Amino acid sequence: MDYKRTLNLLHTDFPMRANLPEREPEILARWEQMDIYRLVRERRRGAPRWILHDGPPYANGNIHLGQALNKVLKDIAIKYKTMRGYDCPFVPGWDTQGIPTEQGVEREYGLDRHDVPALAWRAKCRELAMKYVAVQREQFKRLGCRGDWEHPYLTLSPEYQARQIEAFGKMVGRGLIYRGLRPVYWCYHCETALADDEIEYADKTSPAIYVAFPLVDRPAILADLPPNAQVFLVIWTTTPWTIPGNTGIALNPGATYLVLRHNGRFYIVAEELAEQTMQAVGLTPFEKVAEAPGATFEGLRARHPLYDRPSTVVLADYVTLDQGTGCVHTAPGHGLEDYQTAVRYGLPIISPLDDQGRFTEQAGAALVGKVCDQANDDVVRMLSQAGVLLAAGSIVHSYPHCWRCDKPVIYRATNQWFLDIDRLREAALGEIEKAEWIPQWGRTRIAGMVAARPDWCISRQRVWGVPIPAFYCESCGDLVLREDVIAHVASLVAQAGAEIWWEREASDLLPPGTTCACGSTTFRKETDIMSVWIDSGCSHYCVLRTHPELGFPADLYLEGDDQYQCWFQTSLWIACALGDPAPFRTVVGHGFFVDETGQKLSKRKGNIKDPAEICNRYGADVLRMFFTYADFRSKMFLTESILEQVADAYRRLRNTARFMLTNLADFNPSHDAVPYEEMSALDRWALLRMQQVIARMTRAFDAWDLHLFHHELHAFVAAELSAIYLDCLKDTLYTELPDSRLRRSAQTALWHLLLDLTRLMAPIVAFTADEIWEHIRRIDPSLPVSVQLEDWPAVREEWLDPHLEERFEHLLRVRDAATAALDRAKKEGAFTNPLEAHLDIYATDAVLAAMEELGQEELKRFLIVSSLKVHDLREAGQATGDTDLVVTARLADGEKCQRCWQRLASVGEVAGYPELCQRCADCVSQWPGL
RNA sequence: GGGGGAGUAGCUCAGGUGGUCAGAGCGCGUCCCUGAUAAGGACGAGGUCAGUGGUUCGAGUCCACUCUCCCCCA
Repeated sequence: MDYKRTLNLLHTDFPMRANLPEREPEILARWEQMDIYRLVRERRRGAPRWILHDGPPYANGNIHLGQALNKVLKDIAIKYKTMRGYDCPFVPGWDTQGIPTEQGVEREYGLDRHDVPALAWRAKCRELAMKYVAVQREQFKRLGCRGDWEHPYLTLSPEYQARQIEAFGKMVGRGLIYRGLRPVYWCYHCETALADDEIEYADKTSPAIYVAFPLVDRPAILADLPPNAQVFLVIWTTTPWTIPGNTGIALNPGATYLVLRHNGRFYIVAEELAEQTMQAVGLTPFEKVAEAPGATFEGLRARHPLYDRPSTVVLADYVTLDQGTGCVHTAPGHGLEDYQTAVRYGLPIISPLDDQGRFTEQAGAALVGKVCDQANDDVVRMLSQAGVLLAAGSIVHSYPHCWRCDKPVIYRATNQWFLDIDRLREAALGEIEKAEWIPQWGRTRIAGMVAARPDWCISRQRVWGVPIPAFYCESCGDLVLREDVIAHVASLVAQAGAEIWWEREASDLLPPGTTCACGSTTFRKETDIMSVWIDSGCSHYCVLRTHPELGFPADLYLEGDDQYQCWFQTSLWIACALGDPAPFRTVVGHGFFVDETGQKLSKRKGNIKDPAEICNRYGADVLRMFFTYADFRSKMFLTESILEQVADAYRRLRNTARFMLTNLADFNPSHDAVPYEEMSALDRWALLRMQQVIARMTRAFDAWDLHLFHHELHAFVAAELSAIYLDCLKDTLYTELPDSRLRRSAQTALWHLLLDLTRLMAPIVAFTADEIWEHIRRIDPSLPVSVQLEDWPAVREEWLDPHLEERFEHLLRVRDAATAALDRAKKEGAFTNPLEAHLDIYATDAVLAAMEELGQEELKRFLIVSSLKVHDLREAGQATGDTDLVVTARLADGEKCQRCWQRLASVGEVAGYPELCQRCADCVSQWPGL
């Protein structure tokens, strides 16, 4: 006979197969329909605020994996903090202006910015930026991220732009903005200055030449030489085209320099590089004539080999002796260190190039019009003709490239706008000390960067951005840079957007009656715009300070660790420049993904993984779990096998929840729940373990150890619930009468476990947690409509029964010994299914006591066997070695009950039920509805 | 070259103040179950804790150096 009808084999609609790619969009639609963001905010109305300020991603394409990780981590933090009782508004933002969008317009619309008027160009840029805001918004939502997606902040909005201009005005008012001639990275393809953080280093092959600069003055140590002796300083450079900009030669003050004679001429090089240099230029053999420290050469003049002007010997600590000659060609218009040295010595700063990188007339007739680094050969030829070229070769070295067009950049002295970092440095370092940095080394890292960073070049020669609100007098050329004037511009921009700067004449943008000191009333507008890093760096001023639901400072900034150099820093500089404290209390940095070979994922390497594709194959929940699989604070590997592993872990969680849901199908918490005191020891143990797990997982979350959280959760579900507790429960759940105390006790425990597990999962496995929650609500419809409206589980101290825990420590040892014994007996052929086994357990004091206290029937349930007998170890007879626990297994006596499948003595003894044991016979006879 | 990280089983990770600390989960192999079934259970194999020297009675655990890798900067 089939006894299935007399068993509690229940059903759930919760499917085993997740099919997340299809199910998640349905859940999303539900969230949207119930307006989950608003619901959650309302639930926390009046609660303390916790504010995570969204660092704006750049809206110029589909989101990539790093952005997906970033937003999901933010979402996890917000959901966790909300469940912990905080009101967590989340206003997402986008960075929308700047060169990447301009390039996007050229690429996607096939336009050339030189052919399009500024306003039309800006309109195109705006259109493209808005397109990607819309695209990315949907992609972030698809990942399950909760936020005020319909009201994001956008750097291109008039209110944002106006606030940014206002902030600029304040910085001007504080005297922190200046305009100056400085070498900056210049991309002559993009025709713009680039900030340090817009540079990428890549290998480049460059010429490497040795040039002899004839000394005009005579060093003291060579006073004895005949007046007509020819003495040269030997320099080495990889940028011949900067020779026209040479105005000095730098020596290391402490290093020793040698004067070497070859063929009647004298050459000066550093001692450590002498042999190497003379070999390289073929001036052998040579003879040492004299030596002196670099400092003694200071101020001597050499003659520029191409022009009739001097090149002066200067001293600089940065001159190293690991390469070159120890005499460093110094072109102040083409290098930052060179520039700084030049300022110190008063050397001329020459940069004979135009915006397109072509030599101007200042470089002489032979070079004018030629593009700088394509003119290397010309310069080399000229040097050769001048008889000063000693050698020419080539070298592969790391060289700065433009972050957008990937072409090599140059250093070029230009007029730029700067933020005076020196005056802010101390304040910034103080704020860094006060903030919390996760991981901790983030503090050291950013402090080092802040301590060393030079003044910040904030201007760009572009159109798509916020104008630098400055004016110039048309008659005397004086700069008009005043806080009140800027405030006036800001008020105009607030109404009409930054477009007004291009739409109107200067006279319309200035406050009425503005007059220059020279008496003139006609002005022209500055044409530079602000760097996009000013845009995002102002976000705390433009967003946190203005949105009523937000506040300054934010509790958390959370970005990829490249932002130590970028947004974390620019936000801090702007705050300091405005006289504010740091805009963040805590800063969390996360790492990046690498492929199986440890290489960073990048478009160029062609090893990128599209988050959307992962969503389509595995689902957003698997991706979200993957983000917590490894420690996000360092680099993370992304491989197919790891994704598979995470997908397996997901299935385990899902199936365990499904098992619990199934066996709760006939459970009504308000009627059937068993009071804790009356629950079985096994059930109380499960609840005890759950409380411990809650405590540990909460600690992990608070410490940002999300990967520990992940592994803790999974290990608990797999190794304790699934492998032990739920397995032990099956007999009870299936075979006992539906309303039996033992079964209801088990269900009560399952109910608590399922509720807490689902709550714990909610921040990370967001979709599935709510999917489970929906089914939980069928059991208890009084629960809120989404698990997102729930509180984080609190540890029930009263369930942390230390005596119970100690007992189960012993019992788990027994269980380990029992399963091993069962395995041995099974392999010897005693039985195939351990359920049909009999165990003899030999133990001592504490273990014995634990088993006795649990009771025979409960112990049988715990070990999942048909019968067992507990003995004192002394009864074991044969030598037990040094162990205090012996378990043996054999086939149990009696016949197999056809209902519960245990081998029991009572089978065949019960009248009317020849195939059943006593318990099953009783159950069947009382089975409801039979 | 400078600054910041990391290196424990195939994978992802645990291993306060040095002495059962060589662990977990997954994966893998073998077996069981078929009343969680495109599920579930059991057992098993796998690591000289990157390397080399120290300190110590004793070191993944402290010190020095080396190697490899990642990030940022020049």
